[in-house]
Amino acid sequence: MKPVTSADVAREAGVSRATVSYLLNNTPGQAISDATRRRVLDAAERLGYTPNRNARALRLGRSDIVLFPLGDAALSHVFAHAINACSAALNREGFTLVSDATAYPHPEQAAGAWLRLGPAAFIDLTLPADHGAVVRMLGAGIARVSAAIDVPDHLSAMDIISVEARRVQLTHVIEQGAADIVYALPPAFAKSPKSVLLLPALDAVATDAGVGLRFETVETTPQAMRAGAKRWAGSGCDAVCGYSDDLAVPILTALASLGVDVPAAMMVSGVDDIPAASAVTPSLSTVTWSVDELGESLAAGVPDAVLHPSEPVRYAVPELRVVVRDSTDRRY
Amino acid sequence: MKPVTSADVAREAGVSRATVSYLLNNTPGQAISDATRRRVLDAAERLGYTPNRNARALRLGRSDIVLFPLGDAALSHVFAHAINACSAALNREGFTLVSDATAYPHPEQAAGAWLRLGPAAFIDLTLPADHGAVVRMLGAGIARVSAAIDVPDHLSAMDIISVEARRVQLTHVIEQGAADIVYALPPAFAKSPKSVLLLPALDAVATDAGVGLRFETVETTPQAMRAGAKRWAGSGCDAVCGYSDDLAVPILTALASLGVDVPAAMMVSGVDDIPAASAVTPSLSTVTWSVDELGESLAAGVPDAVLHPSEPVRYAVPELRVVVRDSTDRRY
DNA sequence: GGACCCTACTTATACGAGTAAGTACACTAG
DNA sequence: CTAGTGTACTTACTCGTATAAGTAGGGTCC
Repeated sequence: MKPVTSADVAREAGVSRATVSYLLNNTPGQAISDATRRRVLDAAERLGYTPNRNARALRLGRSDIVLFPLGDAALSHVFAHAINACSAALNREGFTLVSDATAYPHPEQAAGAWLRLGPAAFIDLTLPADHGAVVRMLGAGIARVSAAIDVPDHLSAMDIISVEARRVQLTHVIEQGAADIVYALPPAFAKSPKSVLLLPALDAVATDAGVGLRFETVETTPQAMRAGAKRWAGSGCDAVCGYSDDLAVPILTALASLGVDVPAAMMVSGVDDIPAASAVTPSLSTVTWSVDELGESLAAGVPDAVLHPSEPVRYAVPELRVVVRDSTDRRY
Repeated sequence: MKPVTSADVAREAGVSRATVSYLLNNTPGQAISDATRRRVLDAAERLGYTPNRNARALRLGRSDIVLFPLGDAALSHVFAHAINACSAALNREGFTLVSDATAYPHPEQAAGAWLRLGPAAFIDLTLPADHGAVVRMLGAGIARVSAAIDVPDHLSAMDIISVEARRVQLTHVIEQGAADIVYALPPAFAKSPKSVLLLPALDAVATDAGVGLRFETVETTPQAMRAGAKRWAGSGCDAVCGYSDDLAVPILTALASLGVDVPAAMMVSGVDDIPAASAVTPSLSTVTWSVDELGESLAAGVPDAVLHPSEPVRYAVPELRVVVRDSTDRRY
């Protein structure tokens, strides 16, 4: 059962291979009669012809692969779904998404691996603009699809969005009446370069609103969570924001075990909207974005970018949304 | 900056293209002098030659793409990480992992999409053996890498593992002394074909052990969780197993809000080991498998499978592991 | 009635690799 | 001295596609 080639279709339809190719690709400037068109399309259909992607890529000098470097965003719950949505959307356009979560020790290694893959385009969301691989890929004519937001050189769009999500989160609890807030961070965060961006940004929000804010790093064990919760409850603070739902849900349970009333005595919020967030008692307020919208949005720019690799193509980043649930709802 | 081809290397080294190709591919039965070998390798290195994957794939009739159909397993937390591990492992071997989480309405559509992709191999974990796409891919000479476990025709290996995980989960709470157990299922599960496999399997475990077991479907809202928890606590049951951690964590919080002592009065366990599981109060016992091991294991079989597509290649499924935490530990 | 253009194609080449088959030379066996 | 056997290559073709350049026939224009 050899695969069907365009030559087979041409023979079946009684035309040359060129005609088949022109027809199926809708090449502009080619005149093809209706009768021939029908014969060819018919033959293609009957034989079940699908173009060989490798031959096509070889000829065109570019593949139909779209690269999505994930960086450490791969760990996030929203992200996994967005990738799936993006992949499906790209499939519909005839592209193939290859996402790469490999942690390359050196940018040069990433560049090597990605150039070898030879994608038609790459999605720039988790890469700093001055990443060596970005420069080399652009140099190799690989189209970039990047977020429609301004990003400082040494940061990625994801970094910016990530900070923005926490700003939205903090703003929400302040609007709900919090006046003395603890922001809980996971241990891994302390070493992350993002911290230099996040902490001042949140401080600014708190200062503008005239509320108290302090940061605390919490180990992800029940003991550490309970110790933290006890401290916070005793210190008169009235809201705790978790860096993510993975932190906020444990905090919620620690507070419950101490008999602290959430949200009356202490509000809690997270970021990511993990599945458990909507079902825990009390349900957890969080910040998220539409994963489908994100996936579609990422995919939407790709066809244009591939056709005109030199022109920058940007995708809209879906708006961050507060999901208000019981844990920050004082009417609860 | 045109990409470097093997012709460039040949010219630089002063030999023919064929020599370069034979040399770089270690083609058996070809004699090449040490002097030439060094000249060619040197030239390749100096020019930074990397073979064009599309040309190679066209010539060989197979790509270096490995397809991983995800099915609904994509939703699982362990899985997302395993994919990343597998992708990294395959990269090291020169393969490219393409995972597809698209929900195809019809098997024929999946088959079409996957054949068009033309992978060298596919990883069979979430596909039922009688899936139309499997048959067509095998027919097209695409190598299958499948789990080293026996699987009935209309089920996937993942289905079996999924049931096994719950069996391990149930066995664990029985060993911990549970005598009257509720098994909580998410609403989506009721419609799933897996239910016909899971329920009898768990019933058998309970009957063998002489303990009581009943199944309950729980909506993923705090209200439903609390209503369920109240019912269970009132009915004298002493353990509740959640179909997954996403269900078990909310159950834990619902029990806490009712003042039910976990694990003393009621044990709780889940499956998946989501990040929050280890940090909630009390920490949640769960069942998981080593994601790195799984990823490596999946990847390990691929090179062999690609070289000998007709011989079946099987990968070892890592053992399921109970992560014993406070929520089932009576000494707690 | 030739120049010119339009339609509807076909012919021929290129993309970059892998590989069967051929060649040229050196060495050995008989 | 010739046939045979390695060694160390090269030549020539192939994979399936896209597309520039060519062609054949009919119609229009002056």
